[in-house]
Amino acid sequence: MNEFKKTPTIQDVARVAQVSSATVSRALTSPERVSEATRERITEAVLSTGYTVNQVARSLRLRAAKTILIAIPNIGNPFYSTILDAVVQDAAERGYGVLVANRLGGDPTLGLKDYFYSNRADGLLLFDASLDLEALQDLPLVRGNRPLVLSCDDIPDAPLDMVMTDNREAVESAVGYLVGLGHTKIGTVRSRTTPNVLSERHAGFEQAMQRAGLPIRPDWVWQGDHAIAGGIAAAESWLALDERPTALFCGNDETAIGFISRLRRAGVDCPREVSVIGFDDIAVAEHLAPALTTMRQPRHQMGKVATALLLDILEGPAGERPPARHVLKSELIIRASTAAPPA
Amino acid sequence: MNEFKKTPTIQDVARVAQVSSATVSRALTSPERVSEATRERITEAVLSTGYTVNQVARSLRLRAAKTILIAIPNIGNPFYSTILDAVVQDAAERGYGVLVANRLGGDPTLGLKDYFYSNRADGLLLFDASLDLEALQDLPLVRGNRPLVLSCDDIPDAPLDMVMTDNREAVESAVGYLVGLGHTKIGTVRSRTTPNVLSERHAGFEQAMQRAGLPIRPDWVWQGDHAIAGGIAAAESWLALDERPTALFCGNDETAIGFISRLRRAGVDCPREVSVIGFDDIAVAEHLAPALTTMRQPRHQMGKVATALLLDILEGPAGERPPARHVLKSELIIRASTAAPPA
DNA sequence: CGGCCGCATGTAATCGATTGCATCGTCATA
DNA sequence: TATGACGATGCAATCGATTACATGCGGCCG
Repeated sequence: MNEFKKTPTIQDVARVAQVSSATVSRALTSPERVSEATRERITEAVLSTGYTVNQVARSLRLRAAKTILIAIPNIGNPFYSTILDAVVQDAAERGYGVLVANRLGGDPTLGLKDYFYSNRADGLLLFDASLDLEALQDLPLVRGNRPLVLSCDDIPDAPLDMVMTDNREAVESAVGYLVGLGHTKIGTVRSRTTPNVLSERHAGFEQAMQRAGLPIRPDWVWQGDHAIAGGIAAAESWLALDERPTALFCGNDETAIGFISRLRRAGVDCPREVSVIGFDDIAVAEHLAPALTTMRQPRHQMGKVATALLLDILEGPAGERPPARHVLKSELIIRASTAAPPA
Repeated sequence: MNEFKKTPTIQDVARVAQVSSATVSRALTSPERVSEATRERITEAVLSTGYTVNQVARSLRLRAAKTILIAIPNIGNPFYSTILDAVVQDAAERGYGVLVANRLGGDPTLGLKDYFYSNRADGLLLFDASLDLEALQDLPLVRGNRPLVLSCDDIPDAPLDMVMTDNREAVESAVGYLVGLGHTKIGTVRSRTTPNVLSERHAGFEQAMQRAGLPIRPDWVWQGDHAIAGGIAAAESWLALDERPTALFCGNDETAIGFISRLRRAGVDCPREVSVIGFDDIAVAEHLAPALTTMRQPRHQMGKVATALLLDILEGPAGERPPARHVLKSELIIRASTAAPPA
């Protein structure tokens, strides 16, 4: 272990200011409890020593780390990094640091990781719906009764605090839009789900199709990976079909980008030959050719609302409390990647 | 402050296993120092109590937070989020948590923020070249002699540990490629810099132009913002010119995307009327229309190398050490957004 | 058989900040 | 002048884990 010039402690400040450390502590946290003269001496001593509070010692004493943990399936995805952006910003404003856990879902060493993160954070912001929620209940972080706010995916009957978007309605409205354009042959690249998370998005798709009296053809349903690769794979499968859907609903924008790109390379034009609709409205969606029709997710707002909720719980009164459930509205953004089906 | 079911401590485990807390601690950190029988009793007690180590208390005692801080200018940008991805992954593997600080650069409350972050992290990974380095020297984090690894931008003579890419050569090679295509009228959308960071990228551009015997026209140099908006603004300015450059070097891919998109909307074709080259090779670059020619930055590797360097310093022997300087190679990725100039 | 060694374990100090309680001095009031 | 109140400050315990040092025990060797 390296040896550093040791940082000044509150004792050092106390010595310089010729008071006890208790007085220094009070001067820093509740100045009105200290006489003006002493306060000035202490301020001066703080500056001359270059003292900064040791957060670790403070956390130990106060039993609050002033840190939250955010679990994200994939930071590299702009969808999540925008959320993270908002979370870090708002948490910092309220004096909290943000620890990032990436790709916890599906990690067989989850137990270890959890051991690793436990007791470092006061609460958990869970954006990773690929985490197995039953396993989650067993984790020290959760069993330690630390507040947990779940986001990004809905678990209908779980008594948890949640912030999400109106996934089901969003998908229904996206598919409804395709139907309205005249499409009857509609496929989808769905997002991955875990056994215990019945995706609202799947349900929304099925519901919209049913309502329109359209069949769901298994060979028109692809499994995506929330990344460009999944869209490419779906496109290759699409190209190999005898009878092809004329419109495709994609689980996120990356998938749509991969799909459209691969078709273009094969000489198939979007939207003339196939309409594609994405989900999220990432920054580049508007600037693609064709510009991507998509369901905008209020990502920034999700981050803000989830952070505010978690910190309010952390700083609020103890005791039972009905779980909060915020539902944010998605918005259909119509651009150039969708059109009427070919004649 | 909320009141939670308190997590079991090492004392609780000791009581259940009928040993002292010292023995429990030893059993957990150096099992060979404890007899087999006791070790088993302790393991059992750990499981039955659901004990997990309190990292805060541990950090206080060991004077190591097992946490690093990463300062990033903009998490929302895929360039940085990919780096963050790698950093979080590798740090976790070596037992370190990652705290994220976003947009510290240009923040007038930097001092406060620093006060806030000081003593929570063992070291700093600085990817934010927009931070004022002189001010940085005054920060407790740095003065406390915590290791600092600078990345993403070069400060030629600073005695700091650095990980960067061959920025100057990369830009030279990008511009050289445009020259090779026959372009003589070349403009640029440069990235922002701070007064004390002489951007190697600027230098590379100037050098390449000089070498080719081409003038740098001030009205062909735009200031970007590392985002799509900057590219759009540059495009609007470009459209208004009487004499236009036929090729443009952009400081990053987002800028190029905004530029190309805005021109397309104005009916100007890339690359037929103007060639555009980006920088970074973000994931979508390949899937745009036209696919973007760009200088690929080894982002993932940058994150890995910087993390490894910082952690090696943290865990290595104390004492003076010549600063490390890693330079990673960029790679020109030729795609469809560049072509010979119009006749 | 005595002394010494080494293993297993316990005791208590330590890391740095916070805070309940004790103390001291000052001032106002009876 | 005595007494009580109050403001300012110090003392010392506390948070939970680690570890140097002390202790006790069994076994081995001379």
